[in-house]
Amino acid sequence: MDNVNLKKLAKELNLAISTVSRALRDSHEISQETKDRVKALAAKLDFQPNPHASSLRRNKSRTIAVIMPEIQNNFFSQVMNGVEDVAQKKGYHVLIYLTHEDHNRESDILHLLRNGRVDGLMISVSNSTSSFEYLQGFQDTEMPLVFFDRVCDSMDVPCITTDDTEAAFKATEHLIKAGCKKIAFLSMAGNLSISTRRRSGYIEALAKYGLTSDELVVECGPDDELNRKNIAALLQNNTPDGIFAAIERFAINTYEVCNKRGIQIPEQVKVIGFSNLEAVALFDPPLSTIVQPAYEIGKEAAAVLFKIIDKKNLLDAEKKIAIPSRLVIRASTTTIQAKSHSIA
Amino acid sequence: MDNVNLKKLAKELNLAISTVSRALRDSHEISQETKDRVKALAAKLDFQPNPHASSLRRNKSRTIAVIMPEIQNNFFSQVMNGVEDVAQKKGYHVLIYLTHEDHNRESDILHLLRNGRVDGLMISVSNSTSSFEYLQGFQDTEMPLVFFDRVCDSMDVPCITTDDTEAAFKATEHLIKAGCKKIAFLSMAGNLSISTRRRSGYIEALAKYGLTSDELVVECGPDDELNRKNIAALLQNNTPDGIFAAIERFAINTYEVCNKRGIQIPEQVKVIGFSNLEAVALFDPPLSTIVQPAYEIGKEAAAVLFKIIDKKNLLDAEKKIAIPSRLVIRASTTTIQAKSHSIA
DNA sequence: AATATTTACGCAAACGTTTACGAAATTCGC
DNA sequence: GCGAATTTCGTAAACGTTTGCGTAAATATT
Repeated sequence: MDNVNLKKLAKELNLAISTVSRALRDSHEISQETKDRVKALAAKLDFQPNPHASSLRRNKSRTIAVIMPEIQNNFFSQVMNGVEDVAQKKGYHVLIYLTHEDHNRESDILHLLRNGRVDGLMISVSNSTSSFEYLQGFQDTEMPLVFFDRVCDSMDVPCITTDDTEAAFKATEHLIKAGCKKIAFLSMAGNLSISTRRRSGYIEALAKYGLTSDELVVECGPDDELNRKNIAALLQNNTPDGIFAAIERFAINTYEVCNKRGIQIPEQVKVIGFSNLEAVALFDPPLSTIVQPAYEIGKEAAAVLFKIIDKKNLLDAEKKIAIPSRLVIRASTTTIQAKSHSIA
Repeated sequence: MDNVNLKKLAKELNLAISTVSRALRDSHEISQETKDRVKALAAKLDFQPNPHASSLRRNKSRTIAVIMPEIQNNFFSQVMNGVEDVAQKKGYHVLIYLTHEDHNRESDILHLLRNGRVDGLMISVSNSTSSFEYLQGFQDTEMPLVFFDRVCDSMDVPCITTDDTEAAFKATEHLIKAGCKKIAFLSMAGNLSISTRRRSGYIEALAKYGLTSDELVVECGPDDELNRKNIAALLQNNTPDGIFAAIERFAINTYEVCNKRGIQIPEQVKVIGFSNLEAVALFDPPLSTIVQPAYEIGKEAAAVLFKIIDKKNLLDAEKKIAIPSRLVIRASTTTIQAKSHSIA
């Protein structure tokens, strides 16, 4: 059975194609009677306008793209959840692209999206991205663009992030107040703003409490095995009494190493990390975390993107939005280990 | 700056639009010299063909859709990962739609996709889906379609699943061999095939070991609070010594209740559940799981979908693929609790 | 050398929609 | 009841691509 289109409706109703089109879009130029006839038949035949024809003619795709390093991670999947919610309510479709932290893939994807496939896109850049030139080049195309979480500060593009510096400061301060004297920071490799900001918060906190000489930064990456090796070396050589993981994965790696080596958390080393995994409340011991407002970031990023797409004016305050993270204290950073676990 | 299109290239090169189009597609009707000229200019101006015009003309969108209940869950995000990998390699784009277990949303989405926006789609149906009539209606459109994980057996559509019955049998058998006499099964509400199959495995195992009279099924759903209430009542009233959770979420809920009530796992009750969360190895105690081959399911589903799209013949064996799950035993089901945790 | 074949390109019609413009038919102002 | 405004609809040209067909020129065939 062939697809039903405007031509078929028009012939059946003895009307011109344009009349049918207008009737379906509730144009004032069409009488109510005709509208009713058209809509009745359209409903009966379950007519859906061809999106490509429409997009071609109107130069609008009603589609946005989300480009992120991975999806197998609660932070990014929550972001996606927020984006999808907003988009679906607005009648937009969402394309998803995963870079797996590969800037070549990122560049290829951006190239693919240059010619009208999407009305706009949001991106969280890969940590292997050193040069932003292809992003710059992309910006010249006037394509609506929003950064989230992992942003590129040097570009004049709206950014939706969390208050990384403050959150990192608070997390470090929490460790200090819990009695830690030698705090290590597990940083993400690369020089993304998110990394430098979190490190800044760590260093500022050390400075405030006169611990500057105990600065201890270890770079980690996407390779679990390598991370565990580095963390093991860290624990062996520097015997820190506190570890602050910039990324959920690194906190997990720390737990794995401690379990294997029989190092007691929190007695020997306290651990805190950025994480959006609710189940950390069930860890042994429950992991203290900085929880990012991932869903809200997704919603906000989508909202801002749609404002740009709809050519609404963006207030300056809307161009750089930082939604605060939440510090959730659990047994991994408290001296007296609670026996009953809190529910996330 | 306007978008560059075939017309602009043609004018610049003093060629016809059709020649440019053919040159870019490496048609044999075009001389090598002309091809080189065209491609050089196209590269220089960074020409990307307008996808809507192309899709309209060729009646091909190079896009597939993935419809799933949620993304904030390691199983589904791993599936998505697999799908995206395959699609990206094939030069296809991936639209994502989340139903949040709402069959109305599911039905709406299917309606939206009727008219050419995608070349095919894969779906894991929501558990609120009781009638499959809109799925049936969809099938009549000849749209390439693949089910994954949560399938609809009554329809003649390729299904990529895991061996739910066998896996559930093995999990239950494992509990029995670990000494459990009274095993409760936390089932997902609704009557999806996945639910009935997992329950069958549970019941078959009970039967094999003569425990049929101890059958104990509790229905759970997406509401954590309600689940915890039901699980608490189960523990209070029936004092099972083993719990088998059909869904990751229910296992988590079980841990939460046990923690709050001070019920010891595995001493008082052993717990096992379907789960794709690697971090369960860090739980207190580490959770035994049935791990589904989520990434492979995504890859396989995409591969089958593309075969249908490309009108390749599907072997019968490819129409119902069940990739085996993996049973991972940890301390939550072993009598002697290991002090060092295994790494996932 | 005349015909047949191949090579290399242009013309123009699609694909299904939207929309500027024009033209009947109706209503209104007076 | 005549011109003007309004309502209601049709004609046709876009949007950018693909592709069947035609046609010159070049080459091959006899």
